[in-house]
Amino acid sequence: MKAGSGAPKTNERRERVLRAAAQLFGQLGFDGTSFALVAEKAGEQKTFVQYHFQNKDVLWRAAVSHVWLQRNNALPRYIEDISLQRAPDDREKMIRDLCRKILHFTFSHPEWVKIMFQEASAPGPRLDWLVKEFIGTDFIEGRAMIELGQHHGLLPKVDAMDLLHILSGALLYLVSVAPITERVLGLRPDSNDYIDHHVDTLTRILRQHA
Amino acid sequence: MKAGSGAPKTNERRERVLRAAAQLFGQLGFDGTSFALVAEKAGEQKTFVQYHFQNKDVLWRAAVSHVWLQRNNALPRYIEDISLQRAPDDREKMIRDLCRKILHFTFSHPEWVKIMFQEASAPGPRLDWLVKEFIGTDFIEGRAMIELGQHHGLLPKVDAMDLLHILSGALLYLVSVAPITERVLGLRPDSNDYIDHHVDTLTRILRQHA
DNA sequence: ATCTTTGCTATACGATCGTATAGTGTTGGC
DNA sequence: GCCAACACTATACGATCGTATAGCAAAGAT
Repeated sequence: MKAGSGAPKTNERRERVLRAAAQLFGQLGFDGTSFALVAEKAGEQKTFVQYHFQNKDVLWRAAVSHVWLQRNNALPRYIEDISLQRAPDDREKMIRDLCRKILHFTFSHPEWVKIMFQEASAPGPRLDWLVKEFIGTDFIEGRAMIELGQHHGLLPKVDAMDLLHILSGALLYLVSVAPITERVLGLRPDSNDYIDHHVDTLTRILRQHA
Repeated sequence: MKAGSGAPKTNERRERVLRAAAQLFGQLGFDGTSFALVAEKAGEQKTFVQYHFQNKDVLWRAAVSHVWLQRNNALPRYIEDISLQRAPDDREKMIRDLCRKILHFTFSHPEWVKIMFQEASAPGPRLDWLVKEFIGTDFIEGRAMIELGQHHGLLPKVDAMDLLHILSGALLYLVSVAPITERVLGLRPDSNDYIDHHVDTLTRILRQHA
C-alpha cells in the first residue's frame, strides 16, 4: 500500500502459479490436479503455492477468476465492434472476423473452455460458483449478441438461445476435439487455414437471412 | 469353456464395475479416478476390481471398450435407416429423428462424450489408443454419413468434414453444457420438449438445399 | 484322496495426497 | 537497536493413492 516501489517479483510469481494451475485444472480436472504438480509446472515450491492460496478450493477459484478476467478483457472488444459498423454489406465479413477471433483466442487460451467442461462433467458446488460468478453473465450477453445479429439480418431468425448453443458448439467443439482431429486427419485445426475454412463453412450455412 | 452352466454372477459383477468405472473416468478423468472410488460406486471391494483389471490402464481400456461397444450397438441402426428411406419428402423428418435419437442416447449414456473430452483435454498415449481403436472409425463413418445426406439433398453442400464438426458440436455441446444450461435457464435440456425444440431449430438452419 | 488350479480377499508397502505448524530471514516502525 | 510484522520455507502428519503379495475356500484333475 506504500509508495511506488511496488511488488515487482511476487506478483509475477503468483501469476505464473495461476497460469500453471489454470492449465492443469483444465487438463486434469480438480481432483487430478495437485499442489505439487502446480508448483512444479510453475517452477515454484509447493509451500509457496500453499502460502498464497490457502487450500485447493482457493487456488481453483483464483485460477478460474484469472482466466475469466483475461478472457473478458480480450473478447468483448470484438463484440462491441459489431454494433458500430458503418459499411452496408461487409457486416458479414465482420461476423466472420468475430468467429475467427474467438477461435484464435480460444485456441491459444483454451483454459476457460476446458475448465467449463471439466466442471460441467461432474456438477457440484464448484460449478454452482462458476455459473453464478461468470457463466451466467456469459449466457445473457451471448444471447443479446445473437439477437443483435438477428436484428441486423446477419443471423437466421430462430430461437436465440438455441442458436447461441449451436454456434458456441460449432466453435468450441472444434477446439475441444482439436487433438483428435489432428490425429485423424493430420491437419492442425489451430492453423489459420483450417480456422478460415471452418468459419467460411459456418457462415455459408448461416447465410439465409429470413 | 464347459457346458451350459455358464458364469452367472461374476460377469454381472464385472459389468457393474465397468459401468462405475466409465462414469467416473468420464466425470473425474483418469487421474481423478481411483480403484477405491470405482469399487465403492460398483458396490464391490477394491481388490475385486484390481483382480479382474490388473492395473488402472487395463481398467480404463476395458471401461472405454465397454462404453463404445454399447454405443456402436445402439446408434448405427438409426443411421442405416436413413439410406433405405422410401417416402419422398419425410426424409427431413428422418434426419430430425436421427438427431433426436442421438441426443436421447447421449443424454442417457454421456460417458463416451465425457471420456472423449477428458482425454482430448490432455492428449497422451490414452488418446492415441482411443483414436486408433474407436474414434478414427467414427470420423470416417461420420463423414460418409454427411456425404450421404448431402447426396440426397438433405444437407447443404459444404465441406463434409466441417459440416460433421458443426453438427457434432451442435449436438454434443448441448449435452456437455446441460448442467450449466439447467442452472442458468431453469430448463432441463434432456427433456423431450427441449430436445425437440433444439433439433427443430437446427434443421431449420440446415434447410437450404443447394 | 490328494494335488493343482482358479476366483477372490486381506494385508502391506512406498509414494503422494491435502493440510498444519514451526521456523527463518527480511523489512519497516519506533 | 529492538521488535513486531511479513514473506516464504522446511518439516511433519494422517489419509489415500496404485500396486504387490500372501492366504483361503471351492472346483477339477488324476
